[in-house]
Amino acid sequence: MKTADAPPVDVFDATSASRAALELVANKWALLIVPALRDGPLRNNELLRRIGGISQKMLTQTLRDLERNGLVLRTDRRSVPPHVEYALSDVGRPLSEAFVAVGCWAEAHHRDLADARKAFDARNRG
Amino acid sequence: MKTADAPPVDVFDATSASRAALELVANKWALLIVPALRDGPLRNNELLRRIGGISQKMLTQTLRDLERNGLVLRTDRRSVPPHVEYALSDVGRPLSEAFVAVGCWAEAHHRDLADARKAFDARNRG
DNA sequence: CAGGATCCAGTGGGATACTG
DNA sequence: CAGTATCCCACTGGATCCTG
Repeated sequence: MKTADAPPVDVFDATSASRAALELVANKWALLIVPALRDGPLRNNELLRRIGGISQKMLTQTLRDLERNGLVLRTDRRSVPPHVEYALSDVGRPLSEAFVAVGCWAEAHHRDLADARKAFDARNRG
Repeated sequence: MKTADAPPVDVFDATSASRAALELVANKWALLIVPALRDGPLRNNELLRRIGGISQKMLTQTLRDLERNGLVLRTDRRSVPPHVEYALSDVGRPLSEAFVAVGCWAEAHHRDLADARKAFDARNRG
């Protein structure tokens, strides 16, 4: 044992189901939507406002994909005006924990990245 | 406090540096390459073999991007035949931990996803 | 071995307009 | 409010060939 217990291996196989699962969530919108739902269900408009830069199209599209694969539960209150809530399922929740960690990493290191980029670009000019 | 201590918020701002950092790593190849390097440095060909389905082009391109932003360190042994090694930096390593967790989630739940998909597709036909 | 260069099909994703 | 539908372009990324 090195650091964690069970290292993933199957995801490295391009034809495996676990690789397909990984590719499903390996995009920036999923990486933002899933953590956004961690503190409780949110409505369409709430997600639109919380996640800066996302379009209605991509929100719906990603949400549908996540719902189809059972990561997100969609609840239609069937009222007027419409009221639809999106919540994490028991399958989606553990993923949100991992994604929150990614978000924290970004918050913690974005300055390091900027510095490295400047150094790299300077090196590759002189 | 709910589950973790510091929830990321800045990543939700489309213009923030942390969002840019997140978008840098929010793609499937980064999500595979970074964890692949967790057990020690690897060479170009070793990565090509380990990560099924990746092309030489995407490997080089993603590696360059990660190197430029300081997540990956490139070491050229300057020998004949060529010998180049890629390793995680101190900035990249914590990210690899989070990404390994994502991989583990995929390994653990890919069957759930397949089941949910079947149910969803059946529901949306009848 | 490690890669750069080029060509090109596929698609991710924005803008806009419409609906129940 | 919570979507759907259409147009359309920029970029992703594979295939192929070439180099030190």
